[in-house]
Amino acid sequence: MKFEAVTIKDIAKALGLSTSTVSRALRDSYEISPETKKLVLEYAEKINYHPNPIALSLKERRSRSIGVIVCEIANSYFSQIINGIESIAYNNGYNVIISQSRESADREMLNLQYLTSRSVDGLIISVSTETKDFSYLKELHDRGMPIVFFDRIVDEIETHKVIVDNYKGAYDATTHLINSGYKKIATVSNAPALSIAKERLAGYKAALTDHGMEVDESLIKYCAHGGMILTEVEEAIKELLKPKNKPDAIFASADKLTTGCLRILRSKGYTVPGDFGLVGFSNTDLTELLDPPLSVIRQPAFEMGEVATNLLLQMIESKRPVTDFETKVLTTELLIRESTRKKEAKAKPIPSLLK
Amino acid sequence: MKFEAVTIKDIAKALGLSTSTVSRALRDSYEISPETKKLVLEYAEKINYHPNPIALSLKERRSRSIGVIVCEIANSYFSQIINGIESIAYNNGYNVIISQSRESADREMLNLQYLTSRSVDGLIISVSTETKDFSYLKELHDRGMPIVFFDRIVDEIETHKVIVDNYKGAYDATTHLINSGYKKIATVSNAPALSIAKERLAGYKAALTDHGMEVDESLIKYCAHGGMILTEVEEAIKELLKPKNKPDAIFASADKLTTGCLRILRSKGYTVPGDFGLVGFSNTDLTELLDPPLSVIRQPAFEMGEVATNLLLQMIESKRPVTDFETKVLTTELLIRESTRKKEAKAKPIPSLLK
DNA sequence: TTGTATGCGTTATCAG
DNA sequence: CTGATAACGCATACAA
Repeated sequence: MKFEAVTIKDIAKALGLSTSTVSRALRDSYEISPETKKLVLEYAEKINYHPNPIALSLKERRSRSIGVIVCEIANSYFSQIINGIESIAYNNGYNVIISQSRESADREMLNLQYLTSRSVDGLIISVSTETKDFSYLKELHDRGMPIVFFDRIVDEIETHKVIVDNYKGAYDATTHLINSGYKKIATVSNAPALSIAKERLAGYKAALTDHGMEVDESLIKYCAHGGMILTEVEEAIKELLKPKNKPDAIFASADKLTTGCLRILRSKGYTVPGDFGLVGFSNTDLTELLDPPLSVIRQPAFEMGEVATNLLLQMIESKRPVTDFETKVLTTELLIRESTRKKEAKAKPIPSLLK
Repeated sequence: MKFEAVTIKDIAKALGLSTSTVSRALRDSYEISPETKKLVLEYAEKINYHPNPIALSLKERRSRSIGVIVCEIANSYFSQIINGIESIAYNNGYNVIISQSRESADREMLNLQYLTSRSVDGLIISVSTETKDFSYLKELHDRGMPIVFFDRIVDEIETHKVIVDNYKGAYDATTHLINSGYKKIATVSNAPALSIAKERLAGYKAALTDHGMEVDESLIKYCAHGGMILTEVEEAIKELLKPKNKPDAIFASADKLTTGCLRILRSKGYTVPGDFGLVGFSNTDLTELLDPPLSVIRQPAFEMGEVATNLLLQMIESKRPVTDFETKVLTTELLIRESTRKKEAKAKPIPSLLK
C-alpha cells in the first residue's frame, strides 16, 4: 500500500507511444506533432502526472534545491531571512532545505555533510558563533560548491557575502543612547572572533569617541554563545553591575543578547528603558510589545535573504566559475520606539541608580 | 567547475574491482572476503566517499525524508515542534523538509504538491486556518501517503493525530482569569471551523458556567486568519470595547491572537494584565519579558513534535497498512507569571475602567 | 515525426 | 567470493 506515482512509462503504455515521445511531448519539443503533443498533455493532465524530481536530479546531476544553515529558525531575524530566500528560490524553481546549527559547530558540520550528501546545488550560510575551524567549508568551496555567506561571514573564503552595515548600526544605537542622556554606556557583544561582532564593536567605540566619551574596556563584555545560554548573559551583567564602574546603559550587539539583557535587568528591578538604557540589534517583533517599548536596530532581513539567493542562483547557473565576488552591504535602520519616554528621559537627568 | 562527488565507480576503478563488489563491501555483505572489505572500506574512507542519496532514493523508491507543513516557522510554538520532529527524524536517518503555509490555503496546496513531488515518505501537517477544502489531502491519504496531523487536525481523515488538551487549557486559562477577580470575560478565537478553536471555546464556556457566570455570545469574537492580520484583531477588540457590554478580561485562543490583543489593548492605554486581564495559548517566549509578565497556557511543543514523528515513522516503516489510528492528547500547563500582580488584583476589586 | 539505446549511482539477481 | 547485468524515471543522441 505504498504511495505510487504516475510515470512517463504509464503514459506511454496507455497511449501506445514510446517513453521518449512522451518525454519530448511533455517538454514541448519542436519535433513532436501537435496532435501527439495534445494527446499526451491531456492524458498527463488527466492522470495527474508529475515528473519525478529524484530521477531528474540523478539525470541532471543537480537537485534544484539549495541548503540554508542558520543557527536558529525560531529567531525572527533568521525566519525573515528564510522567507526572503524562499521567495526568490521558489520563483526560480528551487527548493529550500533549512537546517539549524543551534550555535553548535558540531551540528553545523553535520548539517553541512547532510546537505552536501543530499546534493544541494548551493549553500547559503550564517556560521555559528562557536565555529572556529572553517576547513570543511573551505574544502567544499574549493571543490566547486557555490556558497553565499550572510550575516556571519567567513573572511577567509572568497565568495559572495551579504551583510548589513554593522558599523553604522552600532554607531546609531550607541548615539541614540548618548542622546537619550545616558552617561556610561557598556556593550554586551558576541564572540569576538565573529566579523559582525568586530564591526559592531568598532561602531560602538567610534560613537563614544565622536561624542567625547572615553572607551572603557571593562565595559565591554563578550558572550561566546551569542546569548543562547542565558547564564553567560547573566554573568556579563553581573560583572558590569559591580560597584566600581557601573554603566547606566547597554548596547547589545545581537538579538538574543538584547532580550537576555532585558530579562536580567528587569529581574533585578530596573525599568528598561528608563532607569537603564538598552538598545540592540534585535529584530524580535515582540520587543515592540514591551511597555515602554525598546528601540532597536532593524536589519533588512527579508531583503537580505533575497539578495543572498539571487547571488547564489547566479553562481549556480553560470557555466564558468564566478570570479568577481562582492560583499553586499545593506543598510540598517534605528527604530525608535520609546519616543514618549525618551523625552522624559532627556528632560530629567538620569538618576544614578544601580544601588 | 561543478561540485563532483566520489562514486562507487571511482572506487571500483581505482581498486580494479567491479562496482557490485564495492557496493557489497561497503554494505558489509557476508559474501565478500575480509581483505577486499578492508581494502574498499579504507579507500572509501580515504577519498571521503558518501553514497548518493538521490540514486538511493530512485532505487529504493523512498526518499528518507519527511515533509512538515506549518503556518509559520517564526512562531516559536511551531519552531519548537519542528525541533522535536527533527530530533526524532535525524535519529532515524530521516531528513526533514519544512515549508510554511503562512495561513494561506493556496500556499498550503502548493507546498503539498511540492513535497509530494519531491517524494517525501510522509507528511506531518498543521493545516492553515484558511483551509476549508481537504480533498487534496484526502486523496493523498487515500493513495497511501502516511500523514500525521498535529495541532490543527482534520477530523474527516482517518489517521494519527497529535493534539494538546485544548479543552483543559482553555478551561484553566478562563478559570485563572476568574480567580484573578475579573468579572466579564470575553474570548478572541480562531476561525470557528478549526477543531482547536471549537475545543478551546468549549473549555472557555465550561469554565464560565462552572463558576456561575453566564456565556454571552456577544463576548465571543472570531479572527479568520488567526491573528496573522493585525486589523482583524483590532476589529474584534473594537467591537468588544463598545460601551454596552464591555469585558474586563480576554481569553485569547492562539499565539498571534494573544500578542495581537496585548498590542492593541496597550496601545489603547490599558495596563495588561492589571486593568485588563489577558491569558492565552501563547508559547512566545517573550511574553515573559513583559512587565508585568503574562500568564499563558504552555503547550508541550517539543514533545508534540517527537510524538508525531514517532507515529509517522511507524506508519512509513510498517509493511502493511496501519489501521489502528489513534489521537494522542498531550497535556497543557498554565504558566502563572504575573503572581505578584495577581495578588494585588485579587486584593483590590477590579475597577470598572474602560472609560 | 517517432522509436531505440544509453547513462545518471546504486543495489539485487543471476552467473561464474 | 566476485563480476556482469538489469532496473529505478527521465532526457537525449542517434537511428529510422
